[in-house]
Amino acid sequence: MAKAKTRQQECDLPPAKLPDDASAEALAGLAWAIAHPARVRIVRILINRNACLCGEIVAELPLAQSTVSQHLKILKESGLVQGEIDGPKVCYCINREKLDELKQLIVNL
Amino acid sequence: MAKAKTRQQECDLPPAKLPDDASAEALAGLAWAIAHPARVRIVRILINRNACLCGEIVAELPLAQSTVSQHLKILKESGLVQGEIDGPKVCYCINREKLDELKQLIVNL
DNA sequence: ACAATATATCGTCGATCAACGATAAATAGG
DNA sequence: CCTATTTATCGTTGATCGACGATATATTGT
Repeated sequence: MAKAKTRQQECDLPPAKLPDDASAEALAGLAWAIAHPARVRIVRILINRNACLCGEIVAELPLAQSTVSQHLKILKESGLVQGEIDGPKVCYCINREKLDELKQLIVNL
Repeated sequence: MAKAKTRQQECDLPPAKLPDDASAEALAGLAWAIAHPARVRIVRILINRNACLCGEIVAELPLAQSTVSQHLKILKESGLVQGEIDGPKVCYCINREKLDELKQLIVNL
């Protein structure tokens, strides 16, 4: 929720608000989303399968279901992953646009 | 650690050590290095100037010198940045190979 | 040797992460 | 309605982050 704004205080000294700032925050946010091996693996699973239930991801990782759910929440907050409710299940998939945005930000570093 | 052994535990014969594992850790580590706006900005400064003293970086960021030094340490540990001692100063520069490695890992996601 | 400069390190503090088990919430099916 | 299934959330615990000021370290120049 309050992830994007707690990155830095930003209270003082706004003399020069470079365009870098927003871009740096965007890249840092997306990088942070995949800054954990479990989340990298989740992203890869979703890329390869195009869609996946939470339970399938849990089955592929050596983590508790609640932990995986936490990682999925983080990935959703970053925008890299979308979850579509389908009955009692949730179908997760990659947000290709966000993924491309991440790739662009990295390549243009 | 404790993977639930439901009805299909037969599937753990030779999946063995997926290349994903090491790769996921590598990507997560590099992503984490730039998972902070200040570090993204430092990396960008070093890319643009090709080399830079710590003091110059401090001058461009709204952070204390000790904090910048900490971020530089993290970037050095990731391998993305190298520091060359030059008298009482330290000349920082980007490690292009590591940067390319990061780009490859992202693009090949 | 001494002073000045440039970085690194230390110690601290509040905030956040990562992991888990337990439990709640939502829905499909009998 | 009740139950089973699937996922999310809560509460806790230990570890780490991010920030700072103060201090230590290293080197240059006088």
